[in-house]
Amino acid sequence: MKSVRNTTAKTEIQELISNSPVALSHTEIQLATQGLCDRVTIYRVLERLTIEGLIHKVVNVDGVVKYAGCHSCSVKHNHNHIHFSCQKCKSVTCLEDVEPSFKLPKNYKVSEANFTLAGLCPQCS
Amino acid sequence: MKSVRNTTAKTEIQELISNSPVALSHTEIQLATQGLCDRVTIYRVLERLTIEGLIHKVVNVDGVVKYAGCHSCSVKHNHNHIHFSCQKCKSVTCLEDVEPSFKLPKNYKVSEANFTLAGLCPQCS
DNA sequence: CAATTAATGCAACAATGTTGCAAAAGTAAT
DNA sequence: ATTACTTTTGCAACATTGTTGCATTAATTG
Repeated sequence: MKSVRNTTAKTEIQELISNSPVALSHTEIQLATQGLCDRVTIYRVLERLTIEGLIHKVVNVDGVVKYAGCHSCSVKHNHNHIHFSCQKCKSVTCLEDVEPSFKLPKNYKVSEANFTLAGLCPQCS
Repeated sequence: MKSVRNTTAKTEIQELISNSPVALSHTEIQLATQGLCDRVTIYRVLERLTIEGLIHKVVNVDGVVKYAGCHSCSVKHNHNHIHFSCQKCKSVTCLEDVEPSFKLPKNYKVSEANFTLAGLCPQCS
């Protein structure tokens, strides 16, 4: 049977993301871990953590892929909250408590929602 | 004074985007125009068209940057409608008539909203 | 501690986006 | 139509981001 192994790289990267108030990109993680592991390993760890449901992927307004920790996901795996993408410092924050609403259209089957607001975060405004 | 010039590349790319029911990526535009102009020119044309407000940039759930025509923007430049990103055919459609609502949080200054729903579009479901 | 196999590192590649500069092409005035 | 001016283009070269194959390393299980 296939099993999951807890490696240094995986543990460190998960903690880094979980402790961060903002979502982190691959590049940011690479800089923050400084030689902890190979660039490719980071990609693979991020992929695994996402599959395991420990982190989730967010895309900022510029199209940069970032990763954020799953906080309330143990209860209910729901990422349909709003993400705030700062145009100045490029930070991405999860606004967990803000739930958007919309009236569903015609015959589209929605399985995932990505709501991103762009502007200035509290630190930059 | 700096002025704007209408070139073949610009005109063709704008028409391609405007006539498309879905948002197009740089790669898709390149394939559709087949040797109309250089790859770099497409990037630059897209940049100019965006600045001029003739098209707008959308990012799909995978982080792929796409461009869509601005239809009702002559009246009121507003891109705060929902974009639908199909997980199967990767198409991105603007659902112009669907306006999302959300209760604004604390001290964030919002200047742009990007709402993307992912799932299956009518053609794929 | 030995066996198994998941995870890593490395190298090489692919895709996407950016920049500088000389050549080409629009535009307006003559 | 020709000229002068400046935008736009093509090319080459580079930067960044993400992917894949394969041999090696290391985490877990018994």
